[in-house]
Amino acid sequence: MITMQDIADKAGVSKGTVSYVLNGKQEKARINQATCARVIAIAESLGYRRNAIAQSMKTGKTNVIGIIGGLHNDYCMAIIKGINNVVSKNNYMIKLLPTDKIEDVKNAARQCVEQRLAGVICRSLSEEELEIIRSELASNNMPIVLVDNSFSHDWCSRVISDDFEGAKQATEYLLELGHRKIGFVTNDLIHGFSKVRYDGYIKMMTDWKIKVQKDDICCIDHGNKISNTQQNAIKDFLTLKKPTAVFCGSDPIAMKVINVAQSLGINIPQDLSVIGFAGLNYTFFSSPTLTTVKQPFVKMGQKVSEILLSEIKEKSPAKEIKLPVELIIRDSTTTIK
Amino acid sequence: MITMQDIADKAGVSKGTVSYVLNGKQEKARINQATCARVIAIAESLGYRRNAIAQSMKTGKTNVIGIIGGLHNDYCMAIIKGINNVVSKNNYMIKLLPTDKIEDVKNAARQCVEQRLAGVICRSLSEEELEIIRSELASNNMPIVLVDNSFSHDWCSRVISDDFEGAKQATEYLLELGHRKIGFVTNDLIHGFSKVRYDGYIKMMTDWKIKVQKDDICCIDHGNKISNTQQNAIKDFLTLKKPTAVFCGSDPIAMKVINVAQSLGINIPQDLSVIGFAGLNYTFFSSPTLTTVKQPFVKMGQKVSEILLSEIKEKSPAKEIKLPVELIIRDSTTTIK
DNA sequence: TTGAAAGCGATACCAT
DNA sequence: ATGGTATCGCTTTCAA
Repeated sequence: MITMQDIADKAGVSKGTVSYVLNGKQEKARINQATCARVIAIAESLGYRRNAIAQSMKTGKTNVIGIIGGLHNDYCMAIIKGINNVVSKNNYMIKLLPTDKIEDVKNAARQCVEQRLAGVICRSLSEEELEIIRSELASNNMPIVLVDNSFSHDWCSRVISDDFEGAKQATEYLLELGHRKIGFVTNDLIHGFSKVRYDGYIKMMTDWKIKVQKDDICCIDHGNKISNTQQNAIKDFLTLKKPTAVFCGSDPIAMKVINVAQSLGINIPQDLSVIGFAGLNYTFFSSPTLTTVKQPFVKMGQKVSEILLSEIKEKSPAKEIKLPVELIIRDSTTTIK
Repeated sequence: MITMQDIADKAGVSKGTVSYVLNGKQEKARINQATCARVIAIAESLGYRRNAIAQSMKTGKTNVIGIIGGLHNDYCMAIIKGINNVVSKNNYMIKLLPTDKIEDVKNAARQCVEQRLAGVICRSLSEEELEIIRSELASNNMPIVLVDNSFSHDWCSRVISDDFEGAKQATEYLLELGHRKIGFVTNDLIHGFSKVRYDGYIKMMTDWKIKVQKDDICCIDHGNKISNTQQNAIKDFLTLKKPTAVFCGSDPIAMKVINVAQSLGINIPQDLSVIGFAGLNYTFFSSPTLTTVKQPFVKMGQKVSEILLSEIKEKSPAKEIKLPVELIIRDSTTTIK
């Protein structure tokens, strides 16, 4: 493999000179034009490729960003895409540190330090997982930012979508369509974003002076793998409560509701309007196409990496960014008949 | 940041000794137990983290695998997950080199070399893109493997799913259900995997002595962004040809067919059976749930990384691996009435 | 305008 | 059983 020394030898200059030229610092070192051109030409002809490792070793920096988080969710690709948009423009690269178990997180944290990453983006981690990262990286003051994490912290910036607003919009849209018996289907009423969406729903219902009873809410136990239980929960909810509309805590849940409803002979949207949350690709070509609250995953990835890059340059106080969501109206909702 | 020298100083030994101990080579260097324990304890108490960059610099190797390819497809996450399963167990890491334009590919190829990656996995690249990678990496004899690439090459291994067999199975299943007017809907009859799936369909139809007319095939122009055109193409196809079943070249296409059919008042599966291809997550909770040919994306990722890791150890002749697919029977297909 | 050389942190060989 | 040291490829300061 060709080194700068090889080029230097062939060009009859020192490797220091080669370094300056190849890093575009001829000005600073005032290397003359001819030498410059010769070095570049030789590097080219030799097929020289900089050894990024040696460079990092010397400078003590890498241009690599770590992304820590699970690979389950359908939307994580979109976030990563957003991250890549920004970091690749700034000549940074992405190292994936996928995590499933808590062990993976510990390992990932250690890897970040060993690899001397420039910074780390944590995606949808639990409090416990995040604490592992923090304690490992803090001592090496490696910047950390959060995206799509449901908890905020004062020691690091976070980018999320404005789910509360989105839930309000979705609920209001149903109300404007004339619906009053509006159910909420979720898999978790207590934690994270599900809770925020629930809160938005409650807020809007309350604003419109609609009483929400306990049985207007259908909480399907997502942890439970026996999906029949979920189906039955939805079935009972639809048949007993007979809502004219349901706002769902996520797109997959909305799809399930539609599925169960149709099997019950309930027509969507004539008999039942359904709204999802996330705006995943497939909601566009499901049957019927799904009205949903679209989260700006790509933008979230972009924004969070912009923040990270700026923190790599210089430490700054933690920011909290809520990106707006958008209600996408499609065929799963209509006015009450 | 703590270095081996720091540990050595504190332990009153040389950094060479520390290196041996921390790399578990005490045996080889015959370091005595006490020294060993002391060094480890000090490293621990100082919170030492190996500098992987320096290590790579010295050894000339990295334990990083590059993944080159677009981030569009819904299934690429699954492939990456499979890759990670295997490489993380072997203490390798993943660097993502997402590519959109041809420029990205050139850049990615260069990055692979500059970063001295241990090897590269190319995902669903075009011939042109792959050639760029090859020409850049060949001179540095960096191993390359292909996954989900529609072209095979004698200079590198490739892992794909057995789409021909899958298409045959899907078609045969429809035939066994009693269907004879079986259409094929695709977005490309000429290239890549779409062509293979088409071939499988034709093969099975021919085996069963069913004549396939030109108008049994509906090719929706995927390149065309005006999705109305696609919808209309499907609509015309369904109304004019009146198939009792359609086998689709992909899951999204199948979803669209179902959508158009339902808007035409055609009931799925009573009036029309539909089969997709890929087995994406959402086909499980669409309405109706979709019968589809499931490709083993995770396994493909695992297999391809196993091959890559073995090639990193020692160069071996190119292999071609076709992983079996599985027909998943769900609610979008039924016997002909 | 350029060369020489120190040094980044770890590895591994050669002495002792 | 351990210390000393050359080395990996590059960056950057200091001299010339």
